[in-house]
Amino acid sequence: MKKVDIFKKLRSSGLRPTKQRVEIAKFLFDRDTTFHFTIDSLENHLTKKTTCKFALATIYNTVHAFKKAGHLSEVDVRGKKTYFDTNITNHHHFYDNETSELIDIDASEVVIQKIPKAPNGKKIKNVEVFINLKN
Amino acid sequence: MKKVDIFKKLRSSGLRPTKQRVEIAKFLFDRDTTFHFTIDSLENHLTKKTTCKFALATIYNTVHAFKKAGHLSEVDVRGKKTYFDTNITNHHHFYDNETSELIDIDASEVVIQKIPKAPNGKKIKNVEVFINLKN
DNA sequence: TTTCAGTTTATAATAATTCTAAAGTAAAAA
DNA sequence: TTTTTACTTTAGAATTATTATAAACTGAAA
Repeated sequence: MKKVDIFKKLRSSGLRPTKQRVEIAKFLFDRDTTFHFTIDSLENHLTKKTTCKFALATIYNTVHAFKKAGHLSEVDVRGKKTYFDTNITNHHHFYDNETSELIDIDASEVVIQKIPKAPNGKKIKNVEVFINLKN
Repeated sequence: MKKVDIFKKLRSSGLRPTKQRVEIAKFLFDRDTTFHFTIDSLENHLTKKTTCKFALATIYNTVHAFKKAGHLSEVDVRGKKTYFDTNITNHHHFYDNETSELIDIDASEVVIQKIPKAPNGKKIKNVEVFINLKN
């Protein structure tokens, strides 16, 4: 992924490329593998590894703008914090309870043979498989 | 389910049968079908439909004791509130985003044909299938 | 450059949950 | 029984994650 993509992500999210936003976008999208994070872990990284200041609200706003634009997805994890994922394709997750870590599972690695049909007038939007891990 | 079971649930959770706890246990376990709730929805019911007073902390404490004893399970749902389920068997869920409602899916209704193996030294604890619904 | 819409920031507000310490109550001991 | 002891409830404070606010700031267009 090249740096120029970062500005594309920002623009397509309706965000001007400010110092803060560029740092956030760089950290989230300028990488090869997908990445899972919470606002908290993201803030930790940003304050430690960059020179500029970040208000929490800026991080929340930027992450939500990326999510709204479809550049990030949200993962359901038990607990208080919200997890985000740079992998926006349809996929599944391992969750390691010991380390609170999420690991992506490619959609092709899970095959579901039988599934109930949606109740009454509803339709199935998507199916998420969540595999809890233990030691 | 008979009333006597309620006291067994309380005892096996290490809880003395106080007024409040009996009301909570009665509401949660004295029913035929499984039941999904949040602390909030449970409190609403209790204050409306019973005569005794409930401190929020009591509801939290009691529900957590039941969960710890294995009489309730917790369901991962996106959002701030924690959902609990009186169905403690291994099963899955529909989630209706419009109504924020959970619907149980019996384990037998979902058949998974292929699943990745757990990473490194980890083992699979359980597999949860979560089906998001739309209109 | 000036202007202006969009940004960042610190702080306050909100919401769910947990903690605390005092007052109350169930059950064991006498 | 009564007394005692250990467990409970309660109101309110504390905590944690998140969202809202309003003033100061800044990037980009005129």
